[in-house]
Amino acid sequence: MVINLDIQEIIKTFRKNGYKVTAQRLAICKFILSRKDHPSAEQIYQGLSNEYPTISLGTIYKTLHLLKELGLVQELGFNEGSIRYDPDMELHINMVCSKCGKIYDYKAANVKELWNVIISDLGIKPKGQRIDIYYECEDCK
Amino acid sequence: MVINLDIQEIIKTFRKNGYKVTAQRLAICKFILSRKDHPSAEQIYQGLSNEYPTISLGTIYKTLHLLKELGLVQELGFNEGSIRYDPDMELHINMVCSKCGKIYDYKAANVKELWNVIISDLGIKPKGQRIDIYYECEDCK
DNA sequence: GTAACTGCAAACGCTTTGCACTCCC
DNA sequence: GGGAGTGCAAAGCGTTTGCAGTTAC
Repeated sequence: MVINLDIQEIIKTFRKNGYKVTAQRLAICKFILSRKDHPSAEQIYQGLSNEYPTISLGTIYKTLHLLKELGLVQELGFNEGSIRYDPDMELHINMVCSKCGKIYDYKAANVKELWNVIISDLGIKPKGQRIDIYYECEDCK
Repeated sequence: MVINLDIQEIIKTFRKNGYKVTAQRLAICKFILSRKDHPSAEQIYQGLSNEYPTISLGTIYKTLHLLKELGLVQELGFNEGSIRYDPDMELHINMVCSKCGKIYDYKAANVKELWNVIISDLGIKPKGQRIDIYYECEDCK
């Protein structure tokens, strides 16, 4: 399973928590789910400006914070000051191209196993994790 | 080996690359090496303001960029907009307290082994990596 | 109907830049 | 002595906030 969320589930989560379902919120969610490279707020804004010419960056940030609060996306802060949004909350590796900045998720069966070995050695209960690998992607080679 | 750098080595690296060795640069390096919790630029500034009352944030940022360029520290960007600086360039896990924000390095013999298994499965040559675990530290429990 | 949401613009905080003065080599 | 480095202040940029108008329920 590449994406562990669908729009119906998101709508349910909104309603269950007392948040309204608006066209803008749905558009932002769909956009993040439709892209596999973890867009920034600005990229979401650009990507939606055709369909929603009056949407504002403020709304996008507010929605992203809401999604984070509901546990539907993970924020990935980077050095260049940008924050990227990843809708995949399961354990995975972020493959980050150090040239173009695109990020793809890598999920292999054994990553989870190996990770569990490390965690059990640590003897603590992690609340979350983040694993990045920086490399040069095919397009940038 | 917890810290793989000492001041002498840093001075050599500066000179070798044609950069001058100044009191401010040394103070910043010593400060980062002396702390195990990966301070932010602001924390370095506060920590040095007694010894160097006229030091500026600009100088600290410039020095940190220089250290990064020379491969002496790693920048860790976080969601809250802050960047933290880690002088340990070897493979390790950043243990990040999600409450107080302190970061400690965790190095275990088997982490490197397990990591190598993952890398060889991927079939690519990583330029670097970052592994975070978010948890609640002893002080915050 | 009303409380929550949107869009806009102003404010904010961290980081970068420009420039005159200073100091290492 | 000269060029690199520092300190200061202003500018930059992504993000947050406040508020009047709008919309979901």
